[in-house]
Amino acid sequence: MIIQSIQRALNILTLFSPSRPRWGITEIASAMGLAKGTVHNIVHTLVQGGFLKQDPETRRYTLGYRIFTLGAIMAGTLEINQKAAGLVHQLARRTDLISRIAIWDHDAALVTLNAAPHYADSLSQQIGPRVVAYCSAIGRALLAYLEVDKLTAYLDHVEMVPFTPQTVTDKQSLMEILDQTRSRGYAVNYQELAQGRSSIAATIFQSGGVLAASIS
Amino acid sequence: MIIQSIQRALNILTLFSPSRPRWGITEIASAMGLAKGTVHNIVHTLVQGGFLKQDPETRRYTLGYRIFTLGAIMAGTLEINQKAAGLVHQLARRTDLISRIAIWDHDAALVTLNAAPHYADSLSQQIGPRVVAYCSAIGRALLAYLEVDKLTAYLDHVEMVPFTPQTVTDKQSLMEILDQTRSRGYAVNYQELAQGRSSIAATIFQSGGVLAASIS
DNA sequence: GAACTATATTCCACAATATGGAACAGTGTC
DNA sequence: GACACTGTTCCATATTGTGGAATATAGTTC
Repeated sequence: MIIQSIQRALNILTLFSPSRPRWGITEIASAMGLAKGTVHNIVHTLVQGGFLKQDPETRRYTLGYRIFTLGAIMAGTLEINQKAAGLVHQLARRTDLISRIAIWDHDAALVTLNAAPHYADSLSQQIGPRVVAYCSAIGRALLAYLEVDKLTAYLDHVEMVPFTPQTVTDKQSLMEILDQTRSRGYAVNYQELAQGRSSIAATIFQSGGVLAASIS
Repeated sequence: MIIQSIQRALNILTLFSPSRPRWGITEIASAMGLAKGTVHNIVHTLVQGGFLKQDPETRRYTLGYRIFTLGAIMAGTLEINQKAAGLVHQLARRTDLISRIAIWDHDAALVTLNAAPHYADSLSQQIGPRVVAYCSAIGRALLAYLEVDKLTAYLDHVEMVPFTPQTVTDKQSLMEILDQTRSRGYAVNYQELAQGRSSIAATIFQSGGVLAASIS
């Protein structure tokens, strides 16, 4: 049994994104198709719990610090991060390129760890985002070894939109690319996500040969 | 009006900590004083939303990836992180010491950014934790310029336990230390949190002179 | 391998609880 | 100074969540 009010609360939390980090009650209400009173109750509860925070000036709401601490706990709990952290940073320094770790999460590659060669820009901005799987190396390294039913489910409802002229957008070609990836041993993306930016990635397996993560 | 079921869901989420990252239904039920059925409904909803995740083997629950992505959004949204990231990393490299940024959150210093001089250990483990305020430099730099009512509220219910023989544990002395901090311009911690580890920290202000964060 | 203990999960009648419309109260704007 | 926009409070209503008991499933012990 799914509890309505909790589901609504979670949906409200997921409205917040880097491009839209601030929401008012009325905005949330219209986005969710709910009455203002209802939304106010939910939001008020989330504020009490520290999951949202109201800006006293604009009276609009932002994600609260509790989300931050939970996210950090999560990142620390992730086994792959604990084990890979040192190596990813070494790799970034030696190659003078960005290196990342990602796992498979709901039809996308979720970046859990990121290392820039020279502390160039804010690291914190770079972890967390979900990268499209079909045209990134880090995503393809995951897709190539995904369980069959998950892969077919993904292919069934994914919409392959092009980001550059090079982006592969038909499923037949993607399947061939995944075959090549497996025989080659690593995944490639040549300017398919952004002009002038390419990447390679390898798959990381758990003991027992099951897919764990990928590294780019 | 606080919505009971949502509040319960949030409380369940905050049970998860680095020391206890895995919980079963029965454990949660007894920790919260609720019936198993009730807890199961709440947890099931949280799983549906991606906020929790069930380990198919042990059947116990862990924080879900959605928490992670929201936490990352939060970290990226934090103004102080965006502005301080480059400087914190420079500082760490030049001094060959760890440098951190923290903000005040519910009676503790919440570390929002962390830079190690040589990518020594996992960064991800280091952001997120809430550091005790009264005996850390990063916490004292915040306490020294906290609004008076918040400070008195903090002093009223804080329990000052010693971590080392050097830890200052009485409020009178802490007040003097905060006075010194203000006149000196930076906060100090000499082995009060752990033997052999000391730190200094400065306060960061917003335009207008209000407390924003601290840097150690 | 059977009996037991532990767990998670399902079920359902009941009433406590969240809902959302409408009224109210603040802010800022023209 | 009036208006248009916010967030907030209120309350009667029935929808919704609750939690005890029953069941299923895994793990452990003898």
